[in-house]
This record gives sequence, C-alpha cells and structure tokens, in this order.
Amino acid sequence: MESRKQAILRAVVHEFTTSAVPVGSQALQSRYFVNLSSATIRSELAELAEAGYLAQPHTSAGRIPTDHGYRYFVDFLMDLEAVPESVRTYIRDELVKAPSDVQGLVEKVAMTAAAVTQNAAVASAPQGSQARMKHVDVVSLEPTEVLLILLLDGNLLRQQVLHVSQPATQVALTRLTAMLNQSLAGRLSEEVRRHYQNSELGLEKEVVGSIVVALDQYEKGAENLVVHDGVRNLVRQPEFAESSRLQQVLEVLEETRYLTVLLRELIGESD
DNA sequence: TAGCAGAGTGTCACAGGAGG
DNA sequence: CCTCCTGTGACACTCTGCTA
Repeated sequence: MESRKQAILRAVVHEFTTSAVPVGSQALQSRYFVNLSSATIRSELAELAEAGYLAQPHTSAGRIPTDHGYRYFVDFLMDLEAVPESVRTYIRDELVKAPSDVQGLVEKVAMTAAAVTQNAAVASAPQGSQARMKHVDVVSLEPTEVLLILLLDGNLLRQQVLHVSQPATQVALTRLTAMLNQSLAGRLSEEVRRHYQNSELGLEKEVVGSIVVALDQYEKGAENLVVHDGVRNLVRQPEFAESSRLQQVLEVLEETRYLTVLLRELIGESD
C-alpha cells in the first residue's frame, strides 16, 4: 500500500477508535493532512473503500474501518509497545493457574487481558465442532419459569431461564431430567434434534428445543464468547457516559447473549 | 410530518508539473 | 509543444438530526 494511503488508513482507525463516529475527509484534512485538499483525501478514501479497508455506513457518512482494515492496521501500521517483563510474568503466572477445561481457560484469558489492559476484554474459544450434550439439569424457579443447566463436551456450562407454557413442579422436572440424561447424554446435536422432532408438544419438547438451540449456538461458535470483569473498567472511565462505546458493547453482548454477565457485573459495581 | 441546516460525498473541469 | 498524471475547488446531491 502506498505510504499516503497507509497514513490515511492509520488516521481513520485512530479517529474512529477514539470517537466511534464515521470519519470524514474534512476532519482528516483539518487534523492530519493540512497540506492536502479534502477532495484528494476523498479520492484516497474511495480507493481504500474499494480495496475493502474502509466502509461507509450510508452515502453521506464518513468512513469506518472494516475488519480487513483493522487487520492491516494491526499487522503493519500499529505502533507496538514492548511488554514490560513484570506484565509478561504476570500473564504467564495467571495462565499457568488456568483450569484445563475450555470454559475455564477462556474465562481466565479474558480476566487476565482485562486486568493487564484495564479495559473490557472479550475472549472466545475456537469455533466448536460438532457439539455433544454431556448432562442436563432443570430447576424450577416459578410455576412457569425454569432454569436450564446444560453441560456440553469440553465442560462448557450453559445456563438459561426458560418460560414454559404449562406450570411444572420440581418433581416433574426431576423426572424429566433423569429421562433426558438417560436418552441424550453423550449424544451429538443431530441426535438431540431428532429427539426434539419426535417429542410430543409439552414440557419435554420445550426443554429439548432449548438444548437444540444451545448446541446450535455452540457449533456456530457464537456461544463461546466470554466477557469478564473488564466491563467494570469501562464504567470507571470518566468519558464513558459521553461515549458511544457502551452502546457498541451492549450490541455485541446482546448478539452473543452475554448481557446478563454485564448486568451482573454492573449491579455489583454501582446503582 | 415537513422543512431546514449541516455534514459529507462523488463528479467534473481546470491548473500545474513531469516526461517525451 | 503535447500528453499524461495528480491535486484542487466548486457544485449538486444524499442523509441525518433538529425544530416548528
């Protein structure tokens, strides 16, 4: 990439990661390229967009970096700081202590990254292959509300509150989970899905349906995202209230169904 | 909900420099 | 002197947010 395009891409990434607002040619000209006209910068922006490094939310908006643009920035343009030896040692010590299961390891990585960067950290496991159910438990919360606890292969734990159409007692739920564990433990998602299709309408079908959804999400990899206590670091930042970062974080969390993790952390932190 | 202002874009004609 | 390339300014257009 030509050096001027690199400089413009670097400026766009810097501006956008600071303000979270699409970056226009005039903003770039006034802050970074006083010797160029805005039309020249627009021309370069258009070429960067054509090459896939930038995108435009709508016709009259500025540009934002694409994943491709961020990748290029990280690989070639970012100024890397040397990691102090003390931090290196801290990371090594923390990861040595990490549990051997996937969930525990990913949580440890997120927690360590949050502690080192004093920011929010999101870590994900590699995309799941074929998911296998290990164990299921269903606990009664309210007459028509139950807590589904699902253990997947690799010791990944999933919890979900489920609204059921008919009231269910704990006795009935215990009987149901015993039956499900007997018939579905160790089964692949395809077999669980077949079980769902063959189930009659009612509590069993609703519970198995949720298990199918959880297994699907595991296979797609989206469920492997883990957020740890770095969210509190975001709240502590003075500019946080003015920033659109919260909105972005919420959108990501909502998509990945980890909003409850965020709320749990916030409730523990402030009103 | 319509109108308006502001921000930003794409396009085009033009100017200036480099090279043949 | 001509051609090509690059950069610039101007203008029309789109979209968003605000206000009456």
